[in-house]
Amino acid sequence: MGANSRVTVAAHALTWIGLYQRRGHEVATSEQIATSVNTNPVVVRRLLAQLRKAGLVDSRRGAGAGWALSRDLPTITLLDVYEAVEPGPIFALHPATPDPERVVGHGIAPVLGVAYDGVETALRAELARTTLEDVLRELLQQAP
Amino acid sequence: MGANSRVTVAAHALTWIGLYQRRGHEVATSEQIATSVNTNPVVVRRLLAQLRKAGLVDSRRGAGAGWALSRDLPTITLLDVYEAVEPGPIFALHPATPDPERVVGHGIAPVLGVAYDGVETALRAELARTTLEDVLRELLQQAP
DNA sequence: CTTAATGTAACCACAATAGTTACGTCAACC
DNA sequence: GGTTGACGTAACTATTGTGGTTACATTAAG
Repeated sequence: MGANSRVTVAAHALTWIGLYQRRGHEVATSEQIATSVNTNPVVVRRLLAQLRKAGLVDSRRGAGAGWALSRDLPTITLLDVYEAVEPGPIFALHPATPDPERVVGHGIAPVLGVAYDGVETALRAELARTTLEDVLRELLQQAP
Repeated sequence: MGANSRVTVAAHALTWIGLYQRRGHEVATSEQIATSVNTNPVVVRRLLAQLRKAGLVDSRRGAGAGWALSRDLPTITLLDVYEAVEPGPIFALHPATPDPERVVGHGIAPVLGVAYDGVETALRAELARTTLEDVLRELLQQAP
């Protein structure tokens, strides 16, 4: 599986923690989250560590440890998740710098870069439209 | 380099062919294009083969062979290139199907799928705004 | 028939992703 | 203060995608 399911898993984990806390629990363990996501606890911990760097979750150690949200679900958008978890841009420029002697080889990278920036901007704006509260609400409506 | 520079290389190749034809030549060889892109001719041929399937270029074989545009630069957008060259969606859902017994595990995939569809739509709309004629015009302005 | 280029297969190198095991570290709680 | 449960992380494997390279059959113009 070589696709980037990190946004999916991260959003899943955060939503799960949010619902779990809303039901009265203080923290959720990576074990519980991994069971819901159907993956390994270490994978969850690695991902949550990135989300912690972004200030979305906090972790406690020791006995009774686990993960808690740092921000409420309505204030977290898919863009926040995306930025926390996805490192690079979607489109890359050339693997090797093209021949600068030619007109096309010389000038095409900056021109495409501008277009790619526009795409990234549009993508971010669209991701920012959905909060994790939206996600939770819709999935609770869907399976009551 | 594990990034998807295929759109970049494909757009580069098409623009190069367009300019070359505009200067009076009938076809461009993968060798020439590869020199401008600074890569291997086989890489160019593999990519142009995909663009041919999408109806953007045609190839001739035999002596004096090479590649020619099937459509003019003003009618080719970055979206056409993207669709011809990029196979899957940007965001993937879960690697393994999540635990359907839990509320979150059961319903989150469709909910995120809707959001991802919106992102793809926005991305496509943005890519469609730039034609290869735009690209050529801007890069000719930039390095006259 | 020569020749120049496409059309592909096959292989290698490299990086990203996900999964897994293992173990050190921490802090609550009896 | 030791036990314990969970985090924090390193290390390794397997799989996949991407790009580069070599090699060679195929094609059609001249």
